[in-house]
Amino acid sequence: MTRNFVKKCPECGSLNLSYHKEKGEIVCKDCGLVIEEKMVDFDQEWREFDSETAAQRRRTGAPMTYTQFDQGLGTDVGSKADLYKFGSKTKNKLFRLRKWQQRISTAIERNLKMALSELKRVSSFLKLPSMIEEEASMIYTHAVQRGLVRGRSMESVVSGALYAACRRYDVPRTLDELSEASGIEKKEIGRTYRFITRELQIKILPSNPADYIARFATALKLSAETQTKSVEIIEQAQKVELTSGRGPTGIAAAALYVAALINGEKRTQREVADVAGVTEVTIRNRYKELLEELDLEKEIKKIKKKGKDN
DNA sequence: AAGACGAAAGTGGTTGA
DNA sequence: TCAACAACTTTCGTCTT
Repeated sequence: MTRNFVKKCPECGSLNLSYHKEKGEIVCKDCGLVIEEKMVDFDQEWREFDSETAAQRRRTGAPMTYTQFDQGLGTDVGSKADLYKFGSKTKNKLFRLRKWQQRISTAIERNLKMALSELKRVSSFLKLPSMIEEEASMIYTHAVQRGLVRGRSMESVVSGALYAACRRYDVPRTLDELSEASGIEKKEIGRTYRFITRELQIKILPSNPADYIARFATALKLSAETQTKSVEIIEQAQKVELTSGRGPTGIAAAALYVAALINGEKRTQREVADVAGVTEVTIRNRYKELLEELDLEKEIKKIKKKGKDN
């Protein structure tokens, strides 16, 4: 069968890799980084665990899935009753496989099985797309392989992985939402999220406030024009560096609030604050900054005047 | 009366010595 | 490891509509 080797070291870019089959490792000869270690299934499919190649493969429609604890590769050999349907040669083979299956049912696999069903539960609660679920499952699997779950609750790592997956695909869910869905404290999710992204070297761009607009606007029943307007506002704000260091949800909320005001679809600060998961005070602060830095005052006044005329 | 505004004190997390 | 610090929250009193 075709072997899928890792092409180069993610740490130093070296092509000088050595491959130890017995240990199930690929080691970079230049910097010593162990790229893959101790796979759950050390049969011929174990190379699938590398994140880069796995991600590529998923895009080209490979049948493998991380949402099943064994990547859908069939460690479930079947019950004894099933075995008698086969001829003796096949039967022997299947008994051997069953034996293997039992032998490699390690704690890791059991953990994965539990964790992935929890992950499914949370992600369906949040109505997340399957891509996210898949990504999160992969992240979790990596985390388990690196032993990052030790000392942490399984649920919190699941939540952290989901949060990371959301961020990666620009489908931001707030920590609050994840917290509500999983029953894990917000700070705990944040902690494990930071931990696993650091340890697994997952690159995540700071989330863009504009990504939140569509969802918030829908929750507030605001028009498409208002959405467009608030995205424009956010873009302007980013140009004058109003956005760096601030919570993206606060900025999104304020921009949406202003945009609604301008388009005559006024929502109270309270309403916007609730859906965005920030306080009115934060909206006010961002709002004030937006008015100061951008030329929005004229527009606001215009609207107010119009309101009086009517 | 409800919403908007702002001051003051408190919280959790990051940073830098 | 600890203190300073920024962002955000909570609370509460005042002003505006």
